[in-house]
Amino acid sequence: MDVAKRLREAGLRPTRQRVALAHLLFANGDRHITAEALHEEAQARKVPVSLATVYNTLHQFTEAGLLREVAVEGAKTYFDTNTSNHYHFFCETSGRLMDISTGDIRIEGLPEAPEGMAISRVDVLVRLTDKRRR
Amino acid sequence: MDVAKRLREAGLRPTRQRVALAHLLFANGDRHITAEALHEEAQARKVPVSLATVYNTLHQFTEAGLLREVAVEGAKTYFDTNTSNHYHFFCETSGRLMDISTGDIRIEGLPEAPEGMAISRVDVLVRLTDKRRR
DNA sequence: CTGTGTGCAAACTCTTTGCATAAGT
DNA sequence: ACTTATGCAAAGAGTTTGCACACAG
Repeated sequence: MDVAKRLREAGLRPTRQRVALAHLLFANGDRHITAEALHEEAQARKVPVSLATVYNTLHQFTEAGLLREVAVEGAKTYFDTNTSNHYHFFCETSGRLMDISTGDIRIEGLPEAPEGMAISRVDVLVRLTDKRRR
Repeated sequence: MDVAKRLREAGLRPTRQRVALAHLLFANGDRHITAEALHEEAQARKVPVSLATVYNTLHQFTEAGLLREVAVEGAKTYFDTNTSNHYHFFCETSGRLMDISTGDIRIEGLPEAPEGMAISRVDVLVRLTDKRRR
């Protein structure tokens, strides 16, 4: 599906910047990226976008359901182009995030949400460290 | 066990501030707290500690194995006084973090760590939202 | 045209750091 | 005394915001 159409369907006007960013994000399969990294990538490809716009765009995409935010500690926010229900590996050495296909993993015995609350999502983060590092 | 002794055993000199903070942290069962919240609490109890010292202390305690950091999205870092292996509820409405006892929950089919990597920890965060809020 | 999006720079939040002073042993 | 910790204020990182200009429909 073409990007402009996809944006329009999400209720977002397909501006140059949004189209360009959507391209970078969705062209090559699933990605996990920070705002800063995406901004640099855009610059490298000679797409003029300001960092502020990258942030705005990422949040708009997230609200529109095109992206998903992944919580890892540390200041940075990661955005995941795979919005389906799945979990992650996080390499603490490199800061890289990788998908774990949901098929493999299963959580048993999840407790009820407390009174008046509903479970909105379950995040699983498997932290990895490089073996040779202490 | 008294706090001063516990700190000494962790290799930390039991200074006024560290003892006072340790007291606030460990006196009333398991807690999940941010640096800022702990700082405010200390002020409220007339314990003079600077925010910088609170941060330093929390990190020193974490390195010493007395605390554990919990990754939730957003800028804030939460510290958990329960260092055993367990998971969390996170209420997105209030920002409150609660323990889930590990006994209840079980993860099946966890994939192998990629080549050269070792799993250091598995974090599970069950996100909750208030039912009446959308 | 008309309204929405963008860019810039400044503001903000949370966290860390450098260095002189104070406290622990 | 000698060493380590603390406090302050300033710096840093990541993110957000306000407002004038630009662009899509």
